[in-house]
Amino acid sequence: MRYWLFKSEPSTWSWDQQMAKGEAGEEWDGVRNYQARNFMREMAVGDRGFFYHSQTEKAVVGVVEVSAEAHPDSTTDDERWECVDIKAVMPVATPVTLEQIKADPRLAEMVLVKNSRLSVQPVTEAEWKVVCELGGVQAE
DNA sequence: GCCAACGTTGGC
DNA sequence: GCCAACGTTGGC
Repeated sequence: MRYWLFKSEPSTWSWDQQMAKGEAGEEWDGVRNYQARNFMREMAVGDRGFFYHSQTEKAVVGVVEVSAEAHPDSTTDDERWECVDIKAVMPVATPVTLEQIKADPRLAEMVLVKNSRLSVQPVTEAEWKVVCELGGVQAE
């Protein structure tokens, strides 16, 4: 299994909205960046990801699971853009802030720190465990 | 609200 | 194929 991070502005699509979708999940649409799209093409059903709120909150607030592999993005006719579906798994008990992530030497290499603008990012297993630990998440 | 970083576009 | 110009994102 691989790990990822999905970034969203809460004013556009928030963790609360994602949770409200429940098991049905939701398309992670609107991505118009090749790097982010390529990562989504690599995802497999069952992969786990963090849900990160940018802008106002700047924190990892939830854990999601990929529920459908990459498929055409329904919000555009441009066939270049694809997206996966994700569903909420559980909230992060204590949201892990960008500040905490930057302060932890074990997370210094996270893409979130290195390239904050990328909206879909890979997370290593080691990083996954550290963030789960900081957030009080049972990392299965 | 500003600005730096980055990605994309289009002219040559 | 290069590079300048432009638009967007996100942290501060």
